[in-house]
Amino acid sequence: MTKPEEAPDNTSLHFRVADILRDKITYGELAPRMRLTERVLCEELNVSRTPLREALKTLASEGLVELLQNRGAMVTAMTLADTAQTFEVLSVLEGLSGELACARADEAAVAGLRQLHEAMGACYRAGDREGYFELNQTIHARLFLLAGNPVLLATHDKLNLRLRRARYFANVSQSRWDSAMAEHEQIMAALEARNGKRLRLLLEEHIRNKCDSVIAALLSSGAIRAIGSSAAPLPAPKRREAAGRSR
Amino acid sequence: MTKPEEAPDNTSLHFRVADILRDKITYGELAPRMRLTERVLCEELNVSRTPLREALKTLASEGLVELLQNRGAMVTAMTLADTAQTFEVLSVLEGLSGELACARADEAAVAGLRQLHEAMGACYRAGDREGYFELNQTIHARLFLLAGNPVLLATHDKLNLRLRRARYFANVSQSRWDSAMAEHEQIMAALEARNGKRLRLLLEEHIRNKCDSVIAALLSSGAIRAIGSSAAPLPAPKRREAAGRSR
DNA sequence: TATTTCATGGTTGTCTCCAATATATTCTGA
DNA sequence: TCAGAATATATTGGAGACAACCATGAAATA
Repeated sequence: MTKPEEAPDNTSLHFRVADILRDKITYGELAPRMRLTERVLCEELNVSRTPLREALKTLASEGLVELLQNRGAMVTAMTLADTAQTFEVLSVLEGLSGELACARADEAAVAGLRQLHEAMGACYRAGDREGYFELNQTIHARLFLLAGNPVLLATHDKLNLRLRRARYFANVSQSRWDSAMAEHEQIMAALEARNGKRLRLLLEEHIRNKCDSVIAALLSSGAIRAIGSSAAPLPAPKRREAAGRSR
Repeated sequence: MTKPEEAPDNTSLHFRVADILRDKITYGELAPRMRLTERVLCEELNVSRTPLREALKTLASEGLVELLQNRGAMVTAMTLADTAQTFEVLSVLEGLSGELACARADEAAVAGLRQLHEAMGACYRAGDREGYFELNQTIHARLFLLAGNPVLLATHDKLNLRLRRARYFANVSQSRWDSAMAEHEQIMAALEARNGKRLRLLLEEHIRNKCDSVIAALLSSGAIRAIGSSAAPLPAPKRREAAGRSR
């Protein structure tokens, strides 16, 4: 009865399946290190094996699942090391986006960002975490758009996807929120001053700080293993009584 | 029944098929904008549709082919804009690899790089383009390894894959070769001095210069369309709306 | 000439086989 | 009792047939 999200887009099925699985992984419905068996997913999503397998291949090349030889797929483990390393790469991408945006954005675009920034400041002062988070995402995404480099955008999006999981589990502290807001003030100022080099450094530092805070939050919440050790046992195979399998 | 490449690796077939197609795209056997029909490829590679389709999905998410709605796959066009944008991203990744390697590589590794560098210098003085190219690749790859960030390495490799095509078609000028060698001298010096910031800047500049020379070579050889214009049979499909936020 | 209709080839999705492999279970011998 | 071998079972990998759908271009019509 559960069609794949009831989305009769003209997009192909394997694409929609990949989308659904991406979300399930991001929001923890498919937990890290969980084994994905084709038959179960097929029944759950109500699709046949072919598009499902194609979707899994896509997700594998995106780094969201790992393909095991003759053992199917497993949701990629979210290790501390991996998170930190992804942030490390992300920081230079973010820096580049700032520098390029500085050089390429027109005045109207900068003014638009200022507006978003002010709105975000209002959320901050009102203690509206939800709204702040949303606008924060929008601002960073807008910078990547203004950078005018689709390759940069795509690269960032793909890496960011893997961090969405971590960000979803992490709840940043109040003190980090304070300093993040302050950093955004400086970021806006650098952009308006068209100081590309400075904006780049600010953004890199901003992401590094965000990395630290996310990792701290993950560690304290216990949502992540401190070290990427694979001491995690695979989920015990659920006892399945094959009804009436005559032989 | 002949296997595709008589390579009975323990890797799955879709993986090997993706590898083969990657190479064919890199070396122009499958030209940019060429339509890929499943039936033809199946016969050519002597595989069935299942692994082929899975491989195509993988290549699509790597940006080497584009999937068209109900019209199969097409080798991604190699436009000037795309090449320049990819180099733009690559330069900051390369810079990051240098900075990290500076901080994390031990003395033995640096000495090893010095050896490679000297060997490359010998090739340069001997006019051995082939050997130079090979060692140059090795040195840059080694830097990424020493950076100790697998995410960075994977991201770089994926982007670099798309440029291998351009590099293959481009033949750099002698003057560019001269300055590239000089830049490598500085790069080695900065690494040995453990000057991470400087190494980062040098590498970024190095890649920017390489970009300019590759593009110049491509333009003069006529192997690439000057502008990403689609005077080609198919309509340009990738156009992201600027302001509209959704997703 | 412009528009509509229609035939065709290719892709997409589903299904059914079968082989190869990994995992679980039972059996055997010390 | 327990380790290791042998067997059984489940799952993935791959091949191929089939139907449905879509894009495209040619033919027919106004």
